[in-house]
Amino acid sequence: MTKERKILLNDVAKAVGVSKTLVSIVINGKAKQYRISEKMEKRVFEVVNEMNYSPNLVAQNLRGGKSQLIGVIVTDISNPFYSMISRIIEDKANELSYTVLFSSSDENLVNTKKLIKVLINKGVDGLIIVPCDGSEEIIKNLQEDNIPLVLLDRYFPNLEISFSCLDNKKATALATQHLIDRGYKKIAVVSYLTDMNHMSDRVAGYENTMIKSGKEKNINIKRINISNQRMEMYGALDYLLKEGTDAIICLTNMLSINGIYCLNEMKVKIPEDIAFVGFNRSDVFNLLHSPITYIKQPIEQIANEAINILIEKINHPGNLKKSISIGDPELVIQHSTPQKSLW
Amino acid sequence: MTKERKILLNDVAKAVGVSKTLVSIVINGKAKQYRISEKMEKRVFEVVNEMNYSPNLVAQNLRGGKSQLIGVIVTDISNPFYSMISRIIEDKANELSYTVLFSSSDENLVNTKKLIKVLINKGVDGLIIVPCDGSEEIIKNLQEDNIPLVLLDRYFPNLEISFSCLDNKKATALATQHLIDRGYKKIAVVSYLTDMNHMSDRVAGYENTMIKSGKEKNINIKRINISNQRMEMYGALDYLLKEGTDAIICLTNMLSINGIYCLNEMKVKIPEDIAFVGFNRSDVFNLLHSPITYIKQPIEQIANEAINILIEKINHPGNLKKSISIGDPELVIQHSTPQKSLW
DNA sequence: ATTTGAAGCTAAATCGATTTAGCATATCTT
DNA sequence: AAGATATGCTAAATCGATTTAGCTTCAAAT
Repeated sequence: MTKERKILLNDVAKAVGVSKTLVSIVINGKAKQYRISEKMEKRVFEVVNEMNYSPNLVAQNLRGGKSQLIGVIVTDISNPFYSMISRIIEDKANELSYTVLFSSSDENLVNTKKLIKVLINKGVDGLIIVPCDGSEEIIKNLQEDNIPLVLLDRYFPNLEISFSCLDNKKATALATQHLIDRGYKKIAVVSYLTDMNHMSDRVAGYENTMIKSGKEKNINIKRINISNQRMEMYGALDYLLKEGTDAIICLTNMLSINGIYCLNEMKVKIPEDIAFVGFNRSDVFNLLHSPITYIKQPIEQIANEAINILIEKINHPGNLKKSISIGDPELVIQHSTPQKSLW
Repeated sequence: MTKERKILLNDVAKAVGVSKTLVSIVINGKAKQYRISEKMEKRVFEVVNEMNYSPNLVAQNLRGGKSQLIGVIVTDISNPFYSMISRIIEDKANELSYTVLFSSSDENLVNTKKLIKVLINKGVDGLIIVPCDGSEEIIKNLQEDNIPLVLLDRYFPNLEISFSCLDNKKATALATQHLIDRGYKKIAVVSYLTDMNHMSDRVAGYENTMIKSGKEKNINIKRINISNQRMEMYGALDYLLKEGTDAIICLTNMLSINGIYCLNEMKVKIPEDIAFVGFNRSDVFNLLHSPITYIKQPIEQIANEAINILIEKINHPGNLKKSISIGDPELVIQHSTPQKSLW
C-alpha cells in the first residue's frame, strides 16, 4: 500500500466540480448564510464523507488565528494531584475539540516564564496556569496582553484575574475544628515556605479556628522547603513532638506522604502517639493500618471550572470580567483522628 | 499599556531595510550558504534581538510541514506510572525544542483511533503510543503511512515497528526466582485479561521460572478485567487463598495496590499470611507496616529511549530500520517476602 | 572590450485553508 | 420594459513564514 497523499480542500472541490470557496463554506456550516442550494450542500457533504476529508488544522490556524490549543502549566505533572487535574482537563478539552499542551514549572519562576513564552509562541488560544512564587508580575503582564488566562489551585488576591481553586481557609478550618471536637489540644500544621496564597489561606484557616476556640497560644506552624522535603520533615516533626503536639495537619499531599513516612521511620504511631490529617486523596491514606483522615478537594469541579472559564474567555475576548470558582472541601474522616481519651 | 501587535518577519525586514528573504535566511543560519555578508548578518541579528522577534510557528509549520510537535498516547495520564513517564518525555522533548501533546486512550481501541487521527491532524511530526488490545491493525497502517512512530511499554512482535519497553520476562523471572529462593512453593500471579505482549511476557517469565524449578503443577494465573478491578480482585484472591497460595505477584502497579487493599480488607496479613510482590514503585509500598518487595522499571531510560528513537526517525524519514530498546528490571527486596520458615 | 563568474540581495511562489468582493442569471416591481 | 432584488456561485486576497529562481553590480579572465 503506497502512501496516499492527504486529501485537500481542492481535491474535494474538483471532485464535486465547484470552487474551493463553496466547499469551505458548506463545511463550516455557512451554506444558508451564503445561499448555497440545499442540493449542492448535500452533494458536498456526500463527497466530503466519501473522500474522508478533514481540514488541515495548521492552515486553518494560520488563516483564522485560532489554534484550538490551550496551554496548561502545572508545577509537576507527575505529582498525583496535578496528574489527576490534567486528566480531567484533557478529557474536557477533547470534548470541546481543544488540544492541551501540558508543561511543568517545578515551582520555578524562570521555567514558568520560559514555558509561557513557548506556549504563546505555539499559538495557544489561552492558558491555565498554576502560578509559582514570584510570578505575580508576569501573570499581570499576560493579562495586560489580553491573553485568555485562568489561574488554577492558587491566585493573586490583588490581581483582577480569573481563577479556580479550593476554599483553602475552609479546608483547614474543617480539619482543625474536627480535631478540636475530638479533644486534641496541641494541634500543629506543617506547611511549605512559600508566599503563595493557597498556603497562607490554609494556614489562616487553621489559625482562625484555633483562635476561635481559645487555643491561640497552641498555634504551631512549621514551614519547610519544597525541595529537600524529606530531610526537613524530620526536623519539623522532631520539633513538634518535643513541643508535645498531639495532632498534625499536613497542608499538601506530598507533605502528608512524607510526614507519614518520617513518622513511620521515627517509630511514632498514628494515631496512638499522634493524630494525623492529610491533604488530597491518596492510595497511601487508605492502605495504612489505620487509614488517614484527609481533606478532599473537588478536583473534578476545580478542573472543569478552570477550563469552562477559559473557553468562555477565549470565545468572548472583549469580556474582561473576573470569573472565580471556589471548590468546597470535604473532610473524609478515617481512623487517624479518633476521639481522644480524656483521662 | 496597550496590546502590542506581534512582531513579524516583515517588521524586522523593514527595520533593517532589507527583504524578508534575507532576514529569514539569516535567522535560519543559512547566511553562508546564500552568501549574505557578515556585516549584514550581524546587523540582522542585532535587530532581531532588539525587536525580540520570534517566528510564528504556525506559519513555519504550514510552509515547512514540520510542527515540532510530538503526540503521546498513554492509557491514562493520571496513572502514576504513565504520569512519571510523561514527565520525563516532556522534559526531554523541551530540551530538544519539541512540544508534546498528551492524551489518554483508557485502553480503548475506538479512543485510540480517534486520538491518532486528531494528533495527526494537529500536524504532529511523530507519535509515541502505548498500544491497546486490538490496535495492531491501525498501528500497522500508521507505519505504512510513514508516520514516525515508537511504541512504548508494549509492542507487537510481528510488526517491524520500533519500541521501548521493559524486559518483562526477566522482570517476573527475577521475582519468581526470588520467591522460590526464599522457600515459597505455591506462587501465583494476578494479571489482566489482555492479549498485549507485556502481560503475556510477564506471565511467561513466571511460568518459565516455575517450570525450571519443577513447580509447573503449582502454576496459578488469575486474569481479571481491567475495568471493575476492585470487585474481581476479591474473587481472584479468594480463589488463590483457598488453593493454598503462599505468595502472590501482581503484574501491574494498579493490580498491586488493589491487591494490597483487598487483602487488607480481607484481614489477610502480608507477609504473615501471604508473601507479596508488587510492580513499579509506589509510595504505598514503602509506607506499609511491612514494606513491599517490588519490581522496579528503569522508567527514565525507557522514556528517554522512546523519544530518542522517535526524534531519530523524524530526522531521517528514509531510514525504516526498527530500533528497539529493552530496559533492565530491578527487584527491590523489602519485607513482604521474608525467608519462609521451613518447619 | 566583451564575456564569465562571483557576491549580495530580492520578487514572487508556495503551504492549505477562509473570507471578501463581485459576477452572472433569474425573478420581481412598477 | 427597465430597474431593483434575489439566487447561486467563484476569483483572488489573505494569514506569516520559507524557498526558488533570478536580478544587479563589480571584479577577473580572455
